[in-house]
Amino acid sequence: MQEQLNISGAELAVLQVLWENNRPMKIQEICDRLQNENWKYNTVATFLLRLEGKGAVQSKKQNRANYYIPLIKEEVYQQQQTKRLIAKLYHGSAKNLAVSLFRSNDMTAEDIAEIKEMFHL
Amino acid sequence: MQEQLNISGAELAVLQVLWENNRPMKIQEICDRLQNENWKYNTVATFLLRLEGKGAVQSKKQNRANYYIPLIKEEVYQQQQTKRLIAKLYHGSAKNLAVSLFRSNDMTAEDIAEIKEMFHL
DNA sequence: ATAGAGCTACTACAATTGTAGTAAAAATGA
DNA sequence: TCATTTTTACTACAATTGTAGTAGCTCTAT
Repeated sequence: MQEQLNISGAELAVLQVLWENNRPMKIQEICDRLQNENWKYNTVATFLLRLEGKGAVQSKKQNRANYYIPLIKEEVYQQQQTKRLIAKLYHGSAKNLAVSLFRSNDMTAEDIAEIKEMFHL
Repeated sequence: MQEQLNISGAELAVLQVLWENNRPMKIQEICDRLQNENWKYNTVATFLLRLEGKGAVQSKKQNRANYYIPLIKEEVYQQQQTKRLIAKLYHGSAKNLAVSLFRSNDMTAEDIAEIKEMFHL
């Protein structure tokens, strides 16, 4: 288990582009995938530098450009953050979160059926 | 539905004391419940001021002391933050989070049995 | 009345985060 | 070769967050 990384909201958005595309990407490419955020090139570059400083991504220089890849896997980070949420907001009880999820009506009947089948409930 | 509050980690710890005790509390009392955090009186006072600025708590002066009460309910905040986690890390799918929870082995067989019964699964 | 205790109000300061600007090197096109 | 474009490296700056310190007011006990 990797040690807990502290990734900020903006940094996470950048990291997610890397996760989604699953290949080394240069800053300009990442920028293009982040049009909704409307960040300047240098803004994205800063986030990548910070992510690298935190050990969340790695860069390799190809010709003149830096290509970035994630060093942490999406699933691992999901689990880490979910655990953190449970610890901080659900008194450490994963069950509490599960109950809250089922109560929240954010899942359709099909979602639930699917889960039942997946886990033989 | 209340608008999204942005509460920091330390502020949340303070807010939780108010949730747990369920009555107006003065700073010193809150401090006493936060011994594990080992914060100075004034540190806690600052967090309460900030929480009040954000509209998360309200203070009433009784004699010379301020008594604080939460303005947001724990359940509401839990749901808000859970939704935020789902949006940011689970591609907006509550089901994905649920699946991840069942996979994580953070729930015992009894937990799961209990959930099945609660929701007639 | 006065000295300490309790409590608030205000101020402080470094680290992190959001958001870039500028300088400089390297490639490219005319 | 010389201006333009790409791309990086470095710097900047305000807002938020963690973590208090100080000054000053009001009780209370002498």
